[in-house]
Amino acid sequence: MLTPQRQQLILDLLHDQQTVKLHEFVQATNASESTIRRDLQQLEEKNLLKRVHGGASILHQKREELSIPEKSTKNLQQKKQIAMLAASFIRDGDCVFLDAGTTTYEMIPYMKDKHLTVVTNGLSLIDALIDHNIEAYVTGGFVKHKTRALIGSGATSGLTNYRFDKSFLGVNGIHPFYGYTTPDPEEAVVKSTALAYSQEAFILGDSSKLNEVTFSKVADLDMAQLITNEENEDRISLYKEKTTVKVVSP
Amino acid sequence: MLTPQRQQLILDLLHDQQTVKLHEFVQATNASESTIRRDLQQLEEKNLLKRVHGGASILHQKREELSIPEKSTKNLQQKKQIAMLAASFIRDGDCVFLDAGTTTYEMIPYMKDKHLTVVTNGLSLIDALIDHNIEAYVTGGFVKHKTRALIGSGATSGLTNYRFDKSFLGVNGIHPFYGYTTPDPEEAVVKSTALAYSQEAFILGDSSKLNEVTFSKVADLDMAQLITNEENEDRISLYKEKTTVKVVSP
DNA sequence: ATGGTTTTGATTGTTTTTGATTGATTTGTG
DNA sequence: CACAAATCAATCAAAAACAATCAAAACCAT
Repeated sequence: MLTPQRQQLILDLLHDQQTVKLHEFVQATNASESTIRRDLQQLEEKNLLKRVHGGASILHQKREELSIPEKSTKNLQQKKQIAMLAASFIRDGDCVFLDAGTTTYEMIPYMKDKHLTVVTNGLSLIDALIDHNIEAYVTGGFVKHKTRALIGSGATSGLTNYRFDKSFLGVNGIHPFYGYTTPDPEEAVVKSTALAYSQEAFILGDSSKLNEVTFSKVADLDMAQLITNEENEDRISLYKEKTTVKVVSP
Repeated sequence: MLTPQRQQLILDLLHDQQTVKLHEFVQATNASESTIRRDLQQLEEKNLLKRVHGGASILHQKREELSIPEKSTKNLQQKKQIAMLAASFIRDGDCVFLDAGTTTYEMIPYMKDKHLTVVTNGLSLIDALIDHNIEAYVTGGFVKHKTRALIGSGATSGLTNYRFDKSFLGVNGIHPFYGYTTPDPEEAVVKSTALAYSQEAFILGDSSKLNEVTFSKVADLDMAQLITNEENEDRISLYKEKTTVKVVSP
């Protein structure tokens, strides 16, 4: 395994798990302890991670993660499955809006080589988009510290410069009667604006978001298709009555 | 197999796999190790790939370049001095535009505790702004891969949402007759727009930029004050005739 | 064909990377 | 606080990969 590949694997692992033990790196890469140590040393010099006793941890670029209590690997795995399914709807040449959020972030690796134009209000997504050689546009707006999402009038007015074939949004609440909701009203406005400018809209929400309601309404159920990992037919039948529901293959 | 064909195959393989071992190239092309090495050498010179020990990888390690501005320390020291002087003109409560660039980046540490509102088109500046607890707004626009600056119509139209007390811009060329210039026309438009929306504008340019001219005009000399580290009176007297010049204390 | 040029592949000695080993440092636990 | 276990940095030799060199093969124009 070549050095860049190994180091990328290290960074990927770190991104998934926040902190990773040295031994886990060894196992994942089939390299020796010494080699991993040397890699970590180099990557730390490049400011791409932070070494800690026993392994390494991500640099605290993603404040989002800090505020949210430790996500389990299982949860991430769910997100990735949803992300992969979501990305499969994207066609070559599409103009796409990607909402700020971890699930939309996970879509990016599945989007390369599609010659897309992507607009986003998630600053955390930009590096990944650039790395995957995807043309990226930013909405503009106020930088919300906690999540590095762009919100406010600057974001909505920035959105009006564009029209989307598809938009992919994350929300915190999905409910049969109250529709899609999210806690921050400013974010809700951005999401619903993006939705309004899209031919097709997709809401990405793992099963924990179902039947939840939060403060600000984004849209009614039927305004967007729902992509989820909930397999329990009883829990999604109500949604299927009102909108198209895509479920990750189990 | 002809050389161009072989080299194309190398590039194709690389594009598919991100990183490829030398031996894999040998196998795929039926050429000798030496030949492949020579090919890789040539392709690297043409900036089409990056050689690594054991093979080659595509060049997309943009992030490392960006995260660490690996300028010479002396150069950095100059920038910091200019940045400090520039920041000293900022008053509590100001609304400020910060251009993308390394010098403006260096201003940020000197800006905290001033209760400012900052608008920027430099994605690299945002983390630093957040870290220093400064309210940050982003213009929006197209993400220029190399510098992570936001440019294009999205950036200029985003700018029109705001009015600035002061704006701080970097340029590549400063000339007594041709004024302020920068290589990328798209960037020049953003800069001059920001300038137009500011009560006061400051151009930050170390001595290496003086008497230089690049492709796209940003503004005439008298449209902004000049902040530089050039101490040689002969070299700056011409500028002083046309605009206000601030020189870092030696 | 023939002389000259370019490309190729093998060989050389040199450099880089790697993994094991060492003793030092840190961490957790009683 | 002290001890044991784990982790660390530093060092070294082996292995892999490297650049440089050179002769043979392929190519080219005459």
